[in-house]
Amino acid sequence: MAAARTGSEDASSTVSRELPSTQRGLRTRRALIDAARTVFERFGYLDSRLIDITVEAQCSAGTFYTYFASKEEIFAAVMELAREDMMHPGMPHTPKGADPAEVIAASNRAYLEAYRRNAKLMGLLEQVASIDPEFRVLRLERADAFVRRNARSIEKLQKAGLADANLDPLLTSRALSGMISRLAFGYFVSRGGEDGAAGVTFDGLLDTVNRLWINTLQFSLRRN
Amino acid sequence: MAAARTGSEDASSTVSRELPSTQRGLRTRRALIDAARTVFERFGYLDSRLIDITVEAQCSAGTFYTYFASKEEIFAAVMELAREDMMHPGMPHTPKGADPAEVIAASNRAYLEAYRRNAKLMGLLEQVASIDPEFRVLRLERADAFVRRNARSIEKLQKAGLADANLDPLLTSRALSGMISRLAFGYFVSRGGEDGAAGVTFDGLLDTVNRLWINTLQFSLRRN
Amino acid sequence: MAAARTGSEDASSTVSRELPSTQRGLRTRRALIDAARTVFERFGYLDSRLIDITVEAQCSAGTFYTYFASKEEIFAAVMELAREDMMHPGMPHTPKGADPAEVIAASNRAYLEAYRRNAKLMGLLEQVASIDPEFRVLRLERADAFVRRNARSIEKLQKAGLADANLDPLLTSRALSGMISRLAFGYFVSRGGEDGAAGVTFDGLLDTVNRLWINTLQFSLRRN
Amino acid sequence: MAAARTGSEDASSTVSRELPSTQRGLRTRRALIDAARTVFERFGYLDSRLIDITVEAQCSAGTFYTYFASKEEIFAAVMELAREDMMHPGMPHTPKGADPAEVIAASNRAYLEAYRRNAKLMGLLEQVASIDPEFRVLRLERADAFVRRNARSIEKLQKAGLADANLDPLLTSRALSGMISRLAFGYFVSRGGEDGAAGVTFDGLLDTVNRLWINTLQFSLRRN
DNA sequence: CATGAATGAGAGTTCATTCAT
DNA sequence: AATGAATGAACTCTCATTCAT
Repeated sequence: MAAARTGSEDASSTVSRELPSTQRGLRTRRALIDAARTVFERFGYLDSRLIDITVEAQCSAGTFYTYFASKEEIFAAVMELAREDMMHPGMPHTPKGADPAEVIAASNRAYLEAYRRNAKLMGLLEQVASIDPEFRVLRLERADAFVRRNARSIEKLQKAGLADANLDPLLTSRALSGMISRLAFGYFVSRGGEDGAAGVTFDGLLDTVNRLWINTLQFSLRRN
Repeated sequence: MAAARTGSEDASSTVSRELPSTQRGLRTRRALIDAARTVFERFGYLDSRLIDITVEAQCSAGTFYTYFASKEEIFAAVMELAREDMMHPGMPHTPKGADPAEVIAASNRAYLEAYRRNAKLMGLLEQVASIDPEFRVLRLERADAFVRRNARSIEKLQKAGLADANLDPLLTSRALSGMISRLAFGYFVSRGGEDGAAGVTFDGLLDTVNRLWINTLQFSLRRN
Repeated sequence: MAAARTGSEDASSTVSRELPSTQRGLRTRRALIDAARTVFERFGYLDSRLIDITVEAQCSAGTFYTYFASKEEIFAAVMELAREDMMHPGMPHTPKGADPAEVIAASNRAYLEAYRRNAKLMGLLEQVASIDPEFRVLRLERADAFVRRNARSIEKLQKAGLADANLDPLLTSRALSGMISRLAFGYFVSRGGEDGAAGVTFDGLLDTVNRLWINTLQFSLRRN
Repeated sequence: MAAARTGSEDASSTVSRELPSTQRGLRTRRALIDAARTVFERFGYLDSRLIDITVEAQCSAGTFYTYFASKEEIFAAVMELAREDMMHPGMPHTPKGADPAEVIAASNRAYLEAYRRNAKLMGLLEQVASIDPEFRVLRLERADAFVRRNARSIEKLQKAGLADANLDPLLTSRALSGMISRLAFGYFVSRGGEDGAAGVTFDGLLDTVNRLWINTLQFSLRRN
């Protein structure tokens, strides 16, 4: 007699629902996200219980579900808030005709600094991506965006005769971008992230990275 | 990254206990390890229950504890069995005085082939490392061994005047080794691992890697 | 049947409170009842949440409590609205001295038609009665009213020498009334209720019911 | 990397899994079923919590899941155990050529006695059927089996010239079977079930039922 | 009168681990 | 050495009801 109630309709799960309409609701939602970030960074994703988050946000267990359907969903919200900061650096506003080595140096510095600022979150994303396929995709997409942007820069340098034209721009970008993110992960996440960890300072790290890009792209003939 | 929450009790839990004395015991232990590898590869580490493993090994739940104290311990045993295969490649037995470019090409090929063979396990290790600090250490150690071996090769090339002497061997190795493991992870684990995934063949991947090493080390003056 | 576990607090909870005084209040109350009927018919009583009802009625969760104290109370209100339609048929306005077979036929037709019109609600009442003792009573009372009315008819027929005088009027009415409601439930609720379900049309059903009443009451001597 | 773990495969949920292999397991399973019957009869289906059952069975909460996947599944097991007793009566072993009125009387008595013995369970089934479609089907099947058996008896009587040949055997059986089950439900479940409830004794009830069958089938010409 | 966010008790369920046989 | 039943802590999620705005 009664149409069975099917669970969960559909709704691509990670996508956030509409925001609460009242001021108070907005505040609570924000408190939950902030609390989640704190808790995730403290315990890691897996060991964080929803209750830890609601306690930190000073609301009841049930309130969580007013805003999020699951731990994944609030994690997605946390990452969303952090995305802005991570994505803006790249090849930043450098004057046209600037020395390409300087362009690369500036870009790498911006990347590493952003990574350092969000190191914990990057570690978290790594963990979650290794667990949840949906975030594996998210991480891949972000990485690809970064790779493509760098690939475009490489192509420009090649066309200007400033980089080895034999290199495939996309693959090279993938390799170099992977390298820098790997190094960054190693220094800021795996190791403490303190300056001097593993005997390397931030500037030392940056120098090496720069040299590797330059060597790889082979425009060392004119500059060192 | 995450303040430990689970009491890891006594240390060195990863260290394997002494092997069983009887023939039958040996067989059961081995069946459990094989089953564990199968199950881990099928469900991933987190979603594998001990019961899945014992069912796959065709023994009872209780028997597991005759040989292993926990899921971590059997995972360590699985990785131990697979280590040999992964660690032997590096700079393999090449004749003295060989063309350095060929040495590097052979080494890279060996690495990528080993990675491809053990792709699922590498993905697994990545997952577990992101969860369990003890395996984070394990992974770091293995990676460092690889990095150090490559660093020694780089140093040799520099001393022979075949590579840019300005490069710090260790950091450069770290970068190049990270780059190749990152690419390998990307192709063999994240993406399907099928030849042609993301429009790249195994050989295309290898070529690019080789070229990057060579460019980076700057002995292009003599060779291409 | 079941020792009550839920505290029913104060009695007479089914009794409706006084109606709202304003026009707007009246409209909201009515919207809630209509919404409740819709939702109950869609999901069944148990699976309907108060929130489903308020959403359907386009008002907020809190508003519900302005008019009803609980799910039971609004269900009672829904049933109350439907009662009229269900109770009026019985032995309808037939001219005095009419053929008793025709009287019975008209009564049965009226009953079955009303049942068909309100089939979903009858199924609902069945469900709720099996859950909530208070509605068990309600259903019993309604059934009894129907039984008593039919019993009076039987008695009249007996006194007029038109029905087997050996039959106990009340018990017989209970049996015949039970039979017809059972059949109606079976056809209109359990099975689809579409004409032709289980190979029986509405008129076929009516014929059989009529014949059974007539046979049972044994005034077949005059009529067949 | 990890194949997602899909919940619940399929397995038509009500069907019981294979029985436990050990003696102890068999005992525990049985204890759970007995406890479930007790608890269900005490609180009703809805208000029984799994924990009530395990407490009654003197085992832990987890043990329940060794044997049953849900409340529905154990309820099915309870009903299964009770089915035997309910299904065997019908038109019992009466000598060939016996007075048809006596055959019917014996059958009705057997039915009512079985109903009285299992009254609580029948009420329970009614409740669960009104809630869970799967049990709605179960109840329908059982009722249909009863209806068909009675239909065959009616047909035989018609062929022997002992019953009104104008009646459709199946519909008539449905009506008469429905009537008796309704009455039985009314007396043994809705009302207390104590002899004398609603001013009717068990034998009075039986007499009326018999008379109605006989009247309906119209073989009153020979016997009264 | 209406709103909708907040509450929080309570149920179901999982699974690593133990232990009597 | 093997068995597999028993354990029970821990966690998620629901939803009727309240109440400040």
